[in-house]
Amino acid sequence: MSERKYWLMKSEPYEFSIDDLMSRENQTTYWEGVRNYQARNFMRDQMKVGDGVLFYHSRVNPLVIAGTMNVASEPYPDPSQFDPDSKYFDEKATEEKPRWFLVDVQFTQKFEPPVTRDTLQETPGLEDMMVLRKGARLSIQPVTEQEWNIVHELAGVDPK
DNA sequence: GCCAACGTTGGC
DNA sequence: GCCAACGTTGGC
Repeated sequence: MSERKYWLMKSEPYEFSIDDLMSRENQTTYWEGVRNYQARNFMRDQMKVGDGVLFYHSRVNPLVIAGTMNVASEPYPDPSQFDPDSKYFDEKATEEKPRWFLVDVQFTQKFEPPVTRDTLQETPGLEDMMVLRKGARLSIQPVTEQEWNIVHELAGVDPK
């Protein structure tokens, strides 16, 4: 019985938002397009089914945590790396030696209203949150259980 | 839309 | 294997 871990995953909502996730079949999607090794390694090596994920909307105003998801699959190769028509195509990746991995994620809850970055920044206990650090570009980040709980308090809902 | 910070690439 | 050049990210 392994301990549940917590994560934050970023998406530009005009590309893929929490509403898009909610409208998918089973409210589940594959988190395609990660092309950063550190972020890939988190998905490939550390994520477990059932882990909690904060859904962060980046490059938009206001910047928010829009809600939460659960890791819903084991890691597997990102199909888009093999697809020449995909913007995520990687000519150096092969089916035998895939370079990029992903997991499925399933919608858990939407924060109404969402928790803004401004709120996160002024909340005690979140000082070390990676997403708040200047220049933090990593699109998948670990979150502590304490941070997970505080964010849910700010959202006014119970953690699930 | 700008641009600083960051990650990756590739010549040497 | 260093590091300059380049491309990308993401807050503002």
